[in-house]
Amino acid sequence: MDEVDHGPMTAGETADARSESVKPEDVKRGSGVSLWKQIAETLEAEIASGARKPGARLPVEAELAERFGVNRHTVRRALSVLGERGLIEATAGRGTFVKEPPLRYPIGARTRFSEIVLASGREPHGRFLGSQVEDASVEVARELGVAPGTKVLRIDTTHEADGVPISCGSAWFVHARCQDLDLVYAATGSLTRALSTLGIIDFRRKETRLTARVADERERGLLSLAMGRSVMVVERVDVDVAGVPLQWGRSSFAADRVQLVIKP
Amino acid sequence: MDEVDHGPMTAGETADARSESVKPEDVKRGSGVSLWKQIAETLEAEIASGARKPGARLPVEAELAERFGVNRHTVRRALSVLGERGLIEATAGRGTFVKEPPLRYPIGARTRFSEIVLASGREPHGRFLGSQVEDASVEVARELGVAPGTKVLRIDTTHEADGVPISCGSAWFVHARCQDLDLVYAATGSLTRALSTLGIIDFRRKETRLTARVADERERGLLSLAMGRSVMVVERVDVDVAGVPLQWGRSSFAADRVQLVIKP
DNA sequence: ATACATTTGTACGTATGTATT
DNA sequence: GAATACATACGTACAAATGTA
Repeated sequence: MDEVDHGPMTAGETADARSESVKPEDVKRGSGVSLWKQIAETLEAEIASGARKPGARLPVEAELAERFGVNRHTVRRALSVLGERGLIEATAGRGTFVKEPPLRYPIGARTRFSEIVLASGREPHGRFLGSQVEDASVEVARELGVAPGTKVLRIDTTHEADGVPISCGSAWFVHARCQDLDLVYAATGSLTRALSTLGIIDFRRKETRLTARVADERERGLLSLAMGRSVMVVERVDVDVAGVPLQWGRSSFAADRVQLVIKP
Repeated sequence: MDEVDHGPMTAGETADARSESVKPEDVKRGSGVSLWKQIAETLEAEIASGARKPGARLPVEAELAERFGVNRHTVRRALSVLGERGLIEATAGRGTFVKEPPLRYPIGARTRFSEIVLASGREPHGRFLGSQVEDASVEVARELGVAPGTKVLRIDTTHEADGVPISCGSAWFVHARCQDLDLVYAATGSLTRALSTLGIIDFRRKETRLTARVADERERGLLSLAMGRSVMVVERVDVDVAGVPLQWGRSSFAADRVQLVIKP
């Protein structure tokens, strides 16, 4: 795929039709590297070098298109990947801005967060971020064993240990069964206690699933992670004594601050 | 195949009458939800429901565009997000395919790679990379419960399922106890069988520790991972029936091909 | 080995919606 | 309300990769 070849490639236009008042900067057409990629890399380099500081506004798309001598869509494609990587943020009507990096990068001494989290699911004190009643997506419905579209309650939380953010995530409950669970949780910070107020005093972990990936923008913010760090994504299903799914949740753990320990 | 002619076709609003010769399925224009999102969710639901099985080829973009009554670009945008989420994979000239779900890899007291892979209906394969007798480092010594400097045998391996690399790693054994274990392993490709030739027919997992990070260069090579992908690093201690440490190992799993599963 | 059809990928062009200033 | 700027959507053309006759 990296074999460079010739190929004029002029899609739909003669190259010299461009006005002389603007120099088509940087990008090399037919170089084997797509224009949007070259543009993305150029802009990223400008941000990384400090030439564009956090908070600074980028030139508008039309202007960038002119600068690189490409169509606005080509610029948008480049901006899109930078946006996904959390380097910039665009708002309709305002503009596109270089994002501030997360403020703190707490030390990454690998705490053995351990059995507590995985084995029992009884997580230590958490911080309530918010909650919402929503229609169950296909995924949530499958995990909770209900029909898609069923009303479910989502609770978003983070967890810290000694002030260091450890994890963030969401848990879903069948709303009909867990009316106002979020209020109690917000007050107590303990899921176990919140559930007990609903008369659910016993439930057990049915399954825990683990995978990992690079932290996305939201996770970087909540967990104060630098770009390119990894999170472990933990999915869990809790069932009541009858074996009926009670909650399904997905949390992201800052991989370089935690070591999950599993004992059979 | 003749083209449907619906006049000037003003983009955006005017959810007016379209030609009846093609039924514009599902998507609701001007509903506040963008078309590409509706299409992405529809396709995702079809995959999740099993209507489109792993390995199956999706209709070509033009066909999907016709089905939903949108432009090919709108379909591409939808496919793009599904691709980023790892649900599908597109190759120029071939088509777009539903990806295999990650291999479920149970972590328990007696899980053996070959059994796990076989249970999922795939063909397991352990590859012997090499072995070496070395002096136990502080870490290895601690984990194996011996004095630092003790002779230990290191075996490097990779594992694949149906030819897809799953993990790579090293395992350490007390050399005095595991003379020529590497030779048998290299011949059989099975650790379980290799140990049985030494009279060790039963052992169990004492502990598993988990963390994650971005794959390094060696891992990228062994696991065919692109830059920036994550690995889950699994450290494990196996003990014999007497509870004496038998092996300590550290393996890196391709995070997007494996889902580690823990059941209580 | 070559030519061709198929299918995804890149790029440009145009129009309009929608949020912000 | 008007101007600005990003967001969505349609349309067209060709390049590049793949598979096949």
